[in-house]
Parts: sequence; C-alpha cells; structure tokens
Amino acid sequence: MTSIDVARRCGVSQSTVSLVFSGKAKGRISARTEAAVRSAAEELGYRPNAAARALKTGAARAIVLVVPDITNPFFGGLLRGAQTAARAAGYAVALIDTDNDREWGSASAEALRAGLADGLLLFEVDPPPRAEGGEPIVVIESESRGHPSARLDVEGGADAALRHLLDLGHRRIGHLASGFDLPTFAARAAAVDRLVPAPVARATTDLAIDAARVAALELLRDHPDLTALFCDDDVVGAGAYLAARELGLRIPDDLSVVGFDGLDISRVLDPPLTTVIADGAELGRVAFELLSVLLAGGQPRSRVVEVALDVRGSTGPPRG
Amino acid sequence: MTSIDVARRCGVSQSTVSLVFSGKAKGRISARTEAAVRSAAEELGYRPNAAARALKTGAARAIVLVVPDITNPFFGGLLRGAQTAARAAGYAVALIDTDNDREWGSASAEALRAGLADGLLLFEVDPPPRAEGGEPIVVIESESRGHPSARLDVEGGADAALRHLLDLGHRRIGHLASGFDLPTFAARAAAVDRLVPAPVARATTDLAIDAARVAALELLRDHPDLTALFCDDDVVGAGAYLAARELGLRIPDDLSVVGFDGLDISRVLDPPLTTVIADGAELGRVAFELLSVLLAGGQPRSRVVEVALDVRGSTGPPRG
DNA sequence: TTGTATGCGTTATCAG
DNA sequence: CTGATAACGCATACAA
Repeated sequence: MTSIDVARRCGVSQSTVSLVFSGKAKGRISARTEAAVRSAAEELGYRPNAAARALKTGAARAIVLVVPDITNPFFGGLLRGAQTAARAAGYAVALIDTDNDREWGSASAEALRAGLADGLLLFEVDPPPRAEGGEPIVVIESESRGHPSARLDVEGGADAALRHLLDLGHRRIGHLASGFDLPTFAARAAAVDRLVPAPVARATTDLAIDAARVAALELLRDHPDLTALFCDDDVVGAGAYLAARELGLRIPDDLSVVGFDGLDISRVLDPPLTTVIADGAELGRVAFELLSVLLAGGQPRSRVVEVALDVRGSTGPPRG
Repeated sequence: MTSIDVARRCGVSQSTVSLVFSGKAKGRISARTEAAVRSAAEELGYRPNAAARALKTGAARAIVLVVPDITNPFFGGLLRGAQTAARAAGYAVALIDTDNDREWGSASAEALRAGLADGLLLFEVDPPPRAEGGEPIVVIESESRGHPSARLDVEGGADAALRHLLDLGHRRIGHLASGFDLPTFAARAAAVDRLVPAPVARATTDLAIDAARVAALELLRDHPDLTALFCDDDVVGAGAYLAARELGLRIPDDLSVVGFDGLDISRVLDPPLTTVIADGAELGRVAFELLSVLLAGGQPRSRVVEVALDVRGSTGPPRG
C-alpha cells in the first residue's frame, strides 16, 4: 500500500498524493482533487511510510527520553509531561530506561546518530559522547556544557525543607542521600552542608525502599542523637519510615522526616510525609519545549521549574 | 556520513561496507578488508542510517508498548521487563502512555502501519482497528480474538486473596473496583461474585489514591457492616487506608484490606498491605517473547504468568 | 572475494 | 494546478 496505489486508484500522479499527505496541498492542489485523494487513501487504508519519509526528509519526528529508572513514579510523570507536549507538536517519544546503567544511556545517543530520533532528552549526567556541540540535546536535572537544561529548583526546595527543620528547633539532622553522582543530588547535599551544623551524619543508598531502610537503620544506630532526617527522595523517606518503625521511633515525636519529589507514596505514609513537591510532568513539558526550540534552529535558555515544600505530618519539634 | 563515504575512505565499494555492517561479511569479505572498513567507519564516526535500513528491509527492529498509565509503577516494571528482553534481541522499545484515553491507543497502531514499529505490545482492551489478523500484536492482560496474549493469573490471585479473607471468617467483604472495563478487572469482579456471599457491596474508582479514598469513604459509610475490603490495585488499597484513617477504623482490627499487584506502596503502608504479588517485569518479558515468535513467523501460544498472595499485616479475623 | 546496478516509498525540483 | 524525474542511504541479486 503505497502512494502509487492511491494515485492509481484515483487517477492522479504519485506526487499529487505526496503533496496532499505532506500538508503542502494548500494553494497547489484543487480541493476536489485533494478530497478524492483522501477518500481513496481512506478506502485503501493507506498510511505514508515513516521510514521513507524519514530517509527523504532527514527528520524522524521522534525524540527519545532517557531516564535512569522508570520504576520510580517520578519518571512516569516526567514522561507523561514530555509526551503530552510532544504529541501536540507532532512528535513521538521513545522512552529508554537505563536501569541505572550509564552505558545504556549512550546507546540512546546512537539512536540519534542513526537517524531514528531528531533529538534527545537526557536525564543522565554523562554528556553524550562525541558531542560536537550542535546536537539537539536537552539535559534534565543536570548541567552539561553546551546543552540547554531543564531543572528543578532543587536548591530552593532543599533550603526550604532544611529551614523548616531548623525553625522547628532541630540541630542534629541526618542526611539519607542517594548514592548516585548526579548534580540533582549534589545540590541537595550542598544545601545540607551549608545549612546544617557540622558534622553532618550522612548515609548513602540506592533509591529503593529496602536499600533505604537498611541505610536508615545504620544511620540511626550510629547516630542515636539525630532528631530529624532529610531524605533525597520520597522512596528513601519511605525506607526511613520502615527503619523508624523497626527501631520503635515514632514520627514525628521521636524523629522528623522530610522527603523530596511529592510522589503518591509520600501521601499514604502514616503520618503523611512532609516533602518537597516537584512537578515531574511540568519538568517534562519544559524539557520538550526547549528541545523543540532547538529543533527549530533556535537557542533556548535553560529553565528552572519551581518546587514547593508541603509541610505534612512527619515533621514537628524535636523531643524535649 | 554515509556508507559511500566509508567506502571511499578505504577504497572499497559501497556494497562491501554494507555487507560488513549488516553482519553478512562472514565468508564473503576478507578479514583484512573488514577490519579496514571498520576502522575507517570508526574514524569517520559512521552509523548506518536506520531509516534507510528500515525502508529497504521493511523491518524497523523496534516495537511499541502501549500502556494506559505509566504513572502507575506496575507499568514501569512491565516496561523494564519488556525492554530488557527486547534489547537482548536487538529491538528498541517505544513506550506510549495513553493516559487512560482509549483513542490514543489506536494512534499507536498507526505507528505500526507506518512502518516505524515491527510489532505492538498492547495493554488495552480495544482490538486494534482494521485488524485483519496477520498483524504482529500481542495483547497483555486482555483477550483479543486472534492475537496471542500474555496475562497474569488474576483469577488464581483473586481467589487466593478472597479465600484468605473467608478463612479468617469474613463474610461481609466489600469490593473497591476499578472503573475501567478491562478483562483484568472483570476477572477480579467475577471472583468476588463467585466467592463472596451476596449481595456484594461494591464501589468503582479510578486507579488513583484520591479517587480511591473517596470511593472507599462512601462504600464504608453506606455499608458500616463491612469487615473487609478487596481492592483491585494496591493504589486503591492505599486510598482505602486513607479512608479508614479518616473514619477512625483500625487495620486490621476493625477492617481487613487486601490489594493487588505488590507495588512498593503496599510495603510502606502501616500495617503492610496483604496483597497479590504480580511480577510486572516477568509479564513484560513473556509478552516480548510471544511477540518475537510472532515476528519470526511462528504462532505462539498465549501464556499465563503466576501470581502469589503475600499475607502481611492488613488482614486478620473480623472483630467480635 | 569484491564490485555494479537496482529499488525500497517518499519528498522536492522543475516543466508543463 | 499537476506530472515526470531525481535523489535520500542502504541491501541484495548478480556479474566479475
């Protein structure tokens, strides 16, 4: 089923069909001819071949989004935001989950170079290999020389969360940190180091409940004087709840906890977790917006998406 | 940067380069020539153009996975399982999130017909439009005439969960059901209707915490005699916890709750939610396996993935 | 073992 | 307003 079949079907040339389907019919093809072509195509079930179009035009009208862990609901929101915006602009989005494996990320760069994708949305620290500067790449939650970025106001969020704890009177604040060496986590750590009286008790963990539980257990055992925990992510916060439960610590009476991201999981914890709410979908939307400017030949300015501290039941004054 | 450039670079013909990169060099191209081609390609940073290859061969070596809500972590696991298997087989996976909108789903069928994808993994009930039978489509968690399916043993899981409640002595068991008209949910409802003494108290809800909370509130107010709740999904179960908390009902003393899926969220609830554990990643893996058989021209048998009831703290004997 | 020639389905240029 | 015709980059049958 090709444009030639359609052309034959309604007695026009193949190029006429092409004109109609590439939206360039306006003012060149008569309305009657166009209607005839469309209805013939409809009857035959014709769809323009994407591969041929991509080959000819050099544009695939598709982008790829690379995330480290699609299992974390934050990235679900991110994808949805990006996909909604992309769809509206006529782009498809392919999602690559690297499963926290740096190598996989660069595999996606190949998709770009292979012509399958017109641009990349990277939630990864590694600048793509061979980046000669001109490639349509937007980095999310990281800073890469040369590429525009979309990021959350992590500093602002972490500051707000920590000040909230300090205002409540906490001084011995532990940091349950992500083990990943990404700017977004570095910013959290920097805020902690800046605001919390030294020395900071810190443990690192994967962003998974069990790992966080173990790390929290260790941190709380090594530092029984801690009155509050700042967690790099709500999932980590959930792990901290598990650890607190095991140790017989009540939240917030014995231990205050703050999380980051505002995932669903933070709301079903008991008590609800005080957390920094980050709008993943908005971040995805903004990232695509930057990319589409890039694809249009423009030079977008990096953008920062605001976050907001939501004070819920997991924080209170330290015990007497 | 095309195969012609590479050919020129090392003084061979374009077809030689093609042979090397399509893996058909064995026994046809001398080792020395092949090495020369590869190193020239390396220097030039050459990648075969995917669009041209797809156009010529008629295969894109990509599939698309359609899910209703990537925000639900279950689908994250599903994607990861499918993607891992696909990668191993040399396929890329594009993810389309329909955001519970049936229409979007069929948009993905267009990707197939447009030649961007070689096959479809559909987590949707709608049989694709114009399915003439021969299209490489695998449906997940649904039964479609003509297409092989990968599904969870939902009946078995629901049976186990309900029998567990019945064994504990519960008789007045409410059903917090998904509002979506999908086979996977119909199977849950069927199990409830089969095992629970009539009349069954049932409320339907979206698979979102707030919606579930509201539905649970209503159900529990209308039927104060309920001693247990069977929830179609852990997210719904989490909403039930919120409602119980609001109504001052203790779990499991005043109300037993069981969920479905075994998401992270079920483990951080207090007490941990008794739930039917479904391995989304395995389901994704199996689905891709079926699709790859289909793509190879075979006729795969539909497969069922086992689930397991995990009894945790949210279920106990009814009061009094 | 390697090179030549051709076509995949589309878009784009140019005549008519 | 419409129709020939030439690429796009690769794979492959066939010739050498």
